[in-house]
Amino acid sequence: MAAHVKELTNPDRSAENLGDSAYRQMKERIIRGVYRPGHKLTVRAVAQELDVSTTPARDAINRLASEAALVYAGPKTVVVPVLDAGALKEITLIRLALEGLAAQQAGEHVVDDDVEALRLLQKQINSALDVGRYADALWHNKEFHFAIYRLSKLPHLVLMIETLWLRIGPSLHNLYPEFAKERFGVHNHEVAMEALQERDGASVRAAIENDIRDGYRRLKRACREKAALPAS
Amino acid sequence: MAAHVKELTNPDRSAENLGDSAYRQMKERIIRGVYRPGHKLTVRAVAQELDVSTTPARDAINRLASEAALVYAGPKTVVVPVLDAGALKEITLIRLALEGLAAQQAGEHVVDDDVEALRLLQKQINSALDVGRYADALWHNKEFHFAIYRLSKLPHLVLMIETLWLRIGPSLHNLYPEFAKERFGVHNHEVAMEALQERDGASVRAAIENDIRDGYRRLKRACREKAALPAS
DNA sequence: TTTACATTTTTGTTGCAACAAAAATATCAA
DNA sequence: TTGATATTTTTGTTGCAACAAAAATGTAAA
Repeated sequence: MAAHVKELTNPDRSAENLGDSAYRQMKERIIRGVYRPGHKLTVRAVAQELDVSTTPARDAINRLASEAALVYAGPKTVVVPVLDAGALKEITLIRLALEGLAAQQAGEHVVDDDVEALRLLQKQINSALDVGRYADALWHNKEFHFAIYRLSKLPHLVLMIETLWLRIGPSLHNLYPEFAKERFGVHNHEVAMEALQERDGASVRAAIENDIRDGYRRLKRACREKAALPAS
Repeated sequence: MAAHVKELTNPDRSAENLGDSAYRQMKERIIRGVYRPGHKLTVRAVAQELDVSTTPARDAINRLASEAALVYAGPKTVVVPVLDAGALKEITLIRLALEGLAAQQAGEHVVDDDVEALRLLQKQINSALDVGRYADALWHNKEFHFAIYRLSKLPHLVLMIETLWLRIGPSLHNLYPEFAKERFGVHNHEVAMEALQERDGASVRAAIENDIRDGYRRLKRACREKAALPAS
């Protein structure tokens, strides 16, 4: 139950209860794209999958639902969200506001070592794209973004951004690899790193906002081409 | 358990489970300032207070904690948050980003009737201030702000803003009535309404941002004068 | 084949008791 | 009085069974 406060400081997984553990594992699965949009989740199924009783499983599902990482399709049915055009647009607007803020603040706190770490992450993205491991590319892309956002030194902001990524994660994976093949964001990432090097918060924000907008456009196009069909 | 999805549409309270009900009641109490910053909440105490068993009480507390409306003071102790200067500053930054966005979008969807409704709300704020009912003034102030934010037609955004108000609510009430006596925000509210009348989103945003910044300055000053002492 | 209805199964909810761990309290030495 | 230590009490967690409600399935009529 103390997972939230722990996320604000250090991921101390030693004294974690089963509900926290279930929540973390389900979150990981959702972000990794294990469940497709529309997938139905039941308390007993999750309990069996994670080998815990119904109580922690219910805790995890409730918490994910309250964060809108899962949504209600009926009074007794929670599913992985299927984003429609309106919801995608709204989340993008919020992402621009929050991730733009985090990017700008990152420019105020960044040191050279941070930029070096980011260059390493970008290399991992590029390598993954080279060999066609798109799921890995997506994962490293997430790490790159959050490495920047954490530089803002605004932990509450980072957590709020995480919930947004949790909402779009499944739809993102559902559109892969068509979406990733275009080498998304490589240019924007380079610009962001240069701006960070120069401690230019406004330019970091602009680069991240561009990245988000590019992703939004590609996602919308991919949605039109391959209408996101709910998994049975 | 379906409270979240219901909040996105209509407050249909007919088919609501005990966990939702407990969550809603506790939220109301926190916003209304029933509990002071530092107040400790236990599962059994909440259960008794709301006349339900421990399960729904635990649900409500867990959910509020995951939204940071309650925080952990120890592995087994959740308390109403005591905001320090750093947290207040961070939340204000996030509020500026999100409420600024909502205010701007409100300018795109507002109709004349909406402005009329806002004028009524402002009159209620003024009346409450006139007769010294500061808690009521605070409540109507909240209604005024959210009436604007709802005009954005971005329900997810409105919910995220609500969680932010939930975090600062207790500290706000703790500093009353010193804080309210200054007739906060009256001017900013007038400007916001004029801008809405003219469908000028950018100016609505500016007015709301000013209101938030003014509130932040007053809150910080009030904090210095009367150091927020945790209730025993 | 489709639609409407009845039946069966699945599912979330709720309360509770036992347990372990943490917090509060009492005790005592310095 | 203060500080550390031992004791007692409080507290969150976990699993589970019973229940009601919803979802899935089956059935039959058009």
